[in-house]
Formats: sequence, C-alpha cells, structure tokens
Amino acid sequence: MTSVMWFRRDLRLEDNTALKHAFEESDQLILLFHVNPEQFLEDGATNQVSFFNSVKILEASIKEQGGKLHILFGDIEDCFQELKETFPEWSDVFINRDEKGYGLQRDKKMAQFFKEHDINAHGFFDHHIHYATEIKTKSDTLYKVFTPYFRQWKEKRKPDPVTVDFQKDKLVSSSEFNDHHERFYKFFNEQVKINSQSKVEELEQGNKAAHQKLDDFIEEKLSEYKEARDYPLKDGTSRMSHHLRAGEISARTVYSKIKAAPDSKGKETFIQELAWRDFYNMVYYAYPDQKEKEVDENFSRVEWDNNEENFEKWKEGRTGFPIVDAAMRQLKQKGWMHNRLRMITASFLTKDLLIDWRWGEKYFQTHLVDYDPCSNIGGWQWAASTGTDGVPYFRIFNPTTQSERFDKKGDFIRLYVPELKTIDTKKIHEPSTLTKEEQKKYGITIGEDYPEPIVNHKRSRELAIQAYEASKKKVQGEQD
DNA sequence: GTCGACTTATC
DNA sequence: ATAAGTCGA
Repeated sequence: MTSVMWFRRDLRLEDNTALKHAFEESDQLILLFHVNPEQFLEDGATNQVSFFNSVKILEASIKEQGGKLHILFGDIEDCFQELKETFPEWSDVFINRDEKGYGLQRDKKMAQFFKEHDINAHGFFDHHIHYATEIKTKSDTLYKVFTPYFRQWKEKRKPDPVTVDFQKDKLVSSSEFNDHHERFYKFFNEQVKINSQSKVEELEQGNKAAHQKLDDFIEEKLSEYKEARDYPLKDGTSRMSHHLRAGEISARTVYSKIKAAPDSKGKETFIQELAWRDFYNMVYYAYPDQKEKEVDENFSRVEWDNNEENFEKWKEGRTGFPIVDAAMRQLKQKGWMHNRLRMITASFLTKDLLIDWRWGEKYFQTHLVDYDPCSNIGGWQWAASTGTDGVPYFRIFNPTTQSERFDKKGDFIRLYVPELKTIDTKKIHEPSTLTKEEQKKYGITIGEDYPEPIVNHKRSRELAIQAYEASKKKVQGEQD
C-alpha cells in the first residue's frame, strides 16, 4: 500500500504516533507538509517565522536520513487533488489529529475529501499526554476546574513514547512537487520572514535543540523550578514552549524524561504545568468558539473602553508602568515573554485599560514564537476572568506590587526600559513618584523621557469591577 | 442536598 | 482577613 504521512504540528521523526504507524503499515510512504497561504498572518508574524523554520529543520533532517519532505503549497483541496493525480496508487493517509480550532475544521473537511477519493485516513492522538475527552468527572462530564481535573490526570496511566522505525527504503522521493517547494520558499522569504527574522534568529529550534535544552533544564533547574519560575530575570523556566507547539519534541517524551528525574517540588510543579497544557486543550475542545467568545457567559457583556491610543501604548511599552512596559518590549524584541509577565500585561490590558481581551490575544498570537491557541486563549481568558477557573474578576493584579515582588531589584526593568536604568531600586517600580530633585539626580524627566502612568490603578480597578458586575447583571437579568 | 475547595492576590 | 459563587464528590 502507498501512503502519505501528513505532518502538521508534529515536526519530528521520533516518538511520533502517526509516523510510526505509517512506516509499519505501508509499503511505500510519501512524507508531506502542506502550507496554506490563507493561514498567513499579517503584522509581523514572528509566530510563523519560527514555525516555518521548524518545517525547514524537519526537511533537513529527513534529507540527512536519505528521504525527502514533499511540500504542497496552495489551496488545500487543489493540492491533495494534484497529489492523487500524481500518485494514483495512493490509498492511505496517516495524521496526528487536531482536536480543536482551525486544525479540527481542516481535518473534518479533509476527512470528507479522503472519503470521496477512496483514501483511508488513519488518525491518532499525539499532541498531548491525555487527549481532550480522556479525563472526565464521575458523572461523565468534562471538568471545568483545574484542581479536580489534575487529580484525575495524575491517576491516569501515561502513554509511553513510541519508537519509529525509520525505513528509508520505503520512502518515495519524487521531484513532482518541486515547484510547490519553490513557491513556498519564495512566499516564506518574501512575505513571512520579512521584519520578523531577527527575532527568531537566536532561537534554538529543532528536535536536537529541544532535547539539549530539556536535559540541561532537568540537570540544572528542575528542582528549583517551583520558586525560580516566577522571576522574569532568572531564566528558571524550561523554555520548551516553542518546541512543544511545533511538535519538535513530543509531550510524552518530555513527561517521561521529567518523570525519571529525582523527586522534588520543582518536578511536581513542572508536571502540573504539563497537565495545564492538556487542560487548556480540553477547554478548547469543550468550547470551540473560545477564541471569539467568553467561556463564562456572565462576562460576555462587559463594555470595553477599547481606547486605540491606550492599546498602542500598551503594545509599544509606553504605559508608564515599568514592569508592563519592560514586558511588552521583551515580547516585541524577542517574540517571547515570561509567563509571570504574560499575566501582568494581560491583567493590565483587560482590567486597567478595560480593553477587550481578544485584542490582546491576537496581538500575542502574531508576536509569540511559541503561540499555541489553547494556551494563549486559555491564558487570556484566565486573566480576563472570562474563562473556566479564571482569576476572580475582583482580584485585580496591582502592577506595582507585582513588580516589587517579582523584579525585586528592578533589573528586568533596567534591561528592557533603559531610560529608567539609573533610578534607584526603591523608586524604579513607580517612577512617577520621583520628586523634581530626584528626577534631576537620576537625569530623567517623567513625562518626557518616560511617560506618566496612563491610568490611575486604584481608579481603573474600581471601574473594571463595576464593568464586570454590570455585565453579569445584564446577562443574569436576561435569563430571568 | 451538603460541604469542602477553589493557580499564580489585594486591601 | 478576605470573599462570589460554583464545581465536584
């Protein structure tokens, strides 16, 4: 039988369920990646540069092993139609399924296409440790709260990594789709890469890099992870996010390596983070429109202020709140932001500026090299208090307190907001409190060199609580 | 129907 | 010290 292994967010040759089965069950195998130019994001698209770099690395490693990654570029049905015409003997396709979002819609559509063309589709769950419907309550519903979900998750037997027998002799290497390949690279270099390449240049990508980083993390940081992960300057996190989102390494492999490490509080905490990844996948499965709609309907009627000017200031890191500005500049420069800061900036946008969380979610999408829709939407809805198990709407982050707690010495601020670097640690978290004399001493003029705070936190906190309560009242009023 | 519990905090 | 309401057993 002649089969196709269709890669998506599983860009690796090891521990890949669909690939394992494809090799085992086929006589001839075509390795394939499809690029849909319709998915192209404008506005930088750092996210896609890193993803397509990943595709290139996969292509190179297949080549190294004597095979070829065939690239299809263009309308999805046209592409697969052409593939079938080129290889009439093609009868089976192997994929790792997507359970939500764009990928799910694509898979549904293509399932129909394959059926019509007499192609057997073999789908596998591979992207998560436990797939969406695997963890259920006693009454057979999906969980809404993480803690009880996690209790179940821990109990469940974990899947072992699978072994792929890479049989070079089965691989088809055809030059039929070279023009697609060229068109993809032209598109990538001219439309995607432009403006964004510099941000991902220092990013280590690919399966090898992922293993290296994971091993170093386990060796040097895992045991201290619980405490260290909260400090943006400390580099105490695993930095596995962009590897996982492209599938350069599998979640099973990560789990099994972590599991083998000596027990520690840090290890437990890290495993919990892997469970959060599964949890948010499950939430997206349960709420397919969560990219556009509030999971908690009570807060679907918040009257956002949506001030464009404030949004611009937030994006550029000119809000007058040093920790927020440092974080937003880190995102823009590096295509990555520390998780503690993702919470602070998201809380600031939604609560202090009362700007729609969807605006923030989309902005993060374009800029994050590790963009994963489940985690990003989940995180934003958490911070906006609109998600399941989100932060309570009245418990609003104080950006200054957060700054003092997690950037004690102010060195993270100094790194990304250099205009504040001369200021003493005591005042760096709130430069608007500098007296005229102090401003002179530090050589900075607030309002000129660095902005005044664009909102009064105490006041905007109250306004946010009011806006949320009003929404809830409206929604509940309509239900009666 | 009851009851303990509830990611990352704030005043 | 708090604190709104719901999830889940």
